[in-house]
Amino acid sequence: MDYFIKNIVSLLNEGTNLQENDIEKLIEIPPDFKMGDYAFPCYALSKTLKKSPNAIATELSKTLHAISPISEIRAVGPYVNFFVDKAIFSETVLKNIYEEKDRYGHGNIGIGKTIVIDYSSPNIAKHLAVHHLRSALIGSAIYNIYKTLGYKCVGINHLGDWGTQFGQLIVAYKKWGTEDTHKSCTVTDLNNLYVKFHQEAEKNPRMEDEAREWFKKLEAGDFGAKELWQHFKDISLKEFQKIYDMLGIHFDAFIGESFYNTMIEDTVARINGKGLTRISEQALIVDLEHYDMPPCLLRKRDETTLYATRDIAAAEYRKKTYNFGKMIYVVGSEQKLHFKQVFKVLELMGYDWANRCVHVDFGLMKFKDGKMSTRKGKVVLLEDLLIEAVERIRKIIEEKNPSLENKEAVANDVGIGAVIFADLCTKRNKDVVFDWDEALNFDGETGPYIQYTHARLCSILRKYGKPVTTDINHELLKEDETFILVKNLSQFPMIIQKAAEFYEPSLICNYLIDVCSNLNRFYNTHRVLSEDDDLTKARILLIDSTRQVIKNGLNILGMHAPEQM
RNA sequence: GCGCCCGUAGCUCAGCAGGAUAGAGCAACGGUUUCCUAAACCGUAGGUCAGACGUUCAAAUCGUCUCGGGCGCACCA
Repeated sequence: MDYFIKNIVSLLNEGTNLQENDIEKLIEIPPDFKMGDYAFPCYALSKTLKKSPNAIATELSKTLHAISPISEIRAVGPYVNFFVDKAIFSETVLKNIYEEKDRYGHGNIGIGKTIVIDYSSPNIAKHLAVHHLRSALIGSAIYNIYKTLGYKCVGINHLGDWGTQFGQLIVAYKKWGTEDTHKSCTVTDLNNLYVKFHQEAEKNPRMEDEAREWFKKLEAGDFGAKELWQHFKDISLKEFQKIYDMLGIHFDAFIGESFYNTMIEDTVARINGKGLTRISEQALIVDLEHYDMPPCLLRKRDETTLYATRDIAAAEYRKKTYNFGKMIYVVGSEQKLHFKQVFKVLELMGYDWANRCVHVDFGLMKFKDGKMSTRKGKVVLLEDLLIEAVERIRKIIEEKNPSLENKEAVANDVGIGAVIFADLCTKRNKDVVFDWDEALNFDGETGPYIQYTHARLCSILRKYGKPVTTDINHELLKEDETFILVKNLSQFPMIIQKAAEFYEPSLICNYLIDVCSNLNRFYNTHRVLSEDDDLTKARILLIDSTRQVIKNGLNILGMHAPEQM
């Protein structure tokens, strides 16, 4: 428990007959800092004491005596408000940040625990497009958040490298692939073949049968089919990796769906063995009617397996391989039902870890006039978006800071950062309408705003040129703009924990915006570097602490924090 | 039809394990640079928190219903 809250709780414990735990739960933070730093609402007491909350607050505030680190206790309406000793508070917070440095915000609740995170997971032979962004970024941020808390994280890219579409692709490739495509085939070529297949298949349905045959050959291990499939995969992975590098996204394993082919028979046998299956309309299903869900299909009429089957096999494999404490799937909310079914089947199979599988869903990304679709070629390629973002930032740098060193690197950090921040900033839950101008807006509450604030702080520290010290007079950090910032910085570890608990990176984005606007307000009202040595030293410590918090926060989101821009 | 998600300022969103006066950014208008990066800051204007009922001392927040939008509901992933 927080040192200051602890003191308040023990004060209240003496003044009331409430248990410490109950008091702690009631403590809140007033909406306005002028009211106090912490507040104790008296509504709950008014029932037992049969007095108005206001009267209780007044009486309590008179009985309680402020002792260090609490400086004042005051009744405000139905609340007893507590003011902390600002100097002690700031000393506690700033020293802590100074000592922890890059580790400020880190925790140990995850030590010894493993968490598997499945994110990005694109389909082979298609481009990464903007609608793939969310899974990759949210997953990557959650990975960093949990790592910060001491968890061992395993990031898995569950590539869509199996399924009937590969039969389609083989057919198309054999039919329309030119000499040229065979030699220097790109994802664009593959995607065109895929689109062409669907156009032609509408006129000539026999092609679908051909595709199914090829997929069956592939499943049977046909050499020619397998070679082509591997070729498609290599091409795609190479291109994916380029984009992951641009975004700075890391995976510990690329394990596609095909990997589970050899295990799937055993998985189905195990489900059978538990007596969970039955045949329905010639397909093998797990009936989930008791649980108000449609059945989970394990095997199609033509004997081939499905997505759900492979997901169940994959879950078993991951449990065996990583022995995770928790497994997270960062996949769009349109697959909610699918995961509910898969988790239910795992539970029915008797796995006690089934309830430690979590589907972290997120809202759809679409255009103003409807859904994005690779099949119709209606997408914005991720690469194009990133290149455009960097390009626009490059122009802004030319305009505002032409003498900047490392322009290229900075343009990259800021351009890509803007895209990352924009995507992570809204709660996962909400659908996103893609709009170029919005995705590439750099004013106001954006990535560049955070990074710019950070760069300015670095600039002050550079100008100061001396080592930062915690040996300062903390009495000098008492102005409103200053102390609000100190309090804000103290919340960082708690924000990370909350972000982990709710799988919600946006909490960190919003927190950083808060820190930056508090910093900018401070920056605009107070001069850091001045003739007054003591004051300068004190403010420098605050500047350095803020810089550290912003940097740590940005890194968790997967963004760089350039020192100049 | 059934299920899940969303609805807060003109636009994009915070706030939602009930609590003190509903907050930001963009856009609009007005101001701040002999001074640490103006990619910043300050001010003005802008609200029936979709609507109704209910629970509660207290509801944007919890419950029920209605409306509007999205998604999903057997052989795609």
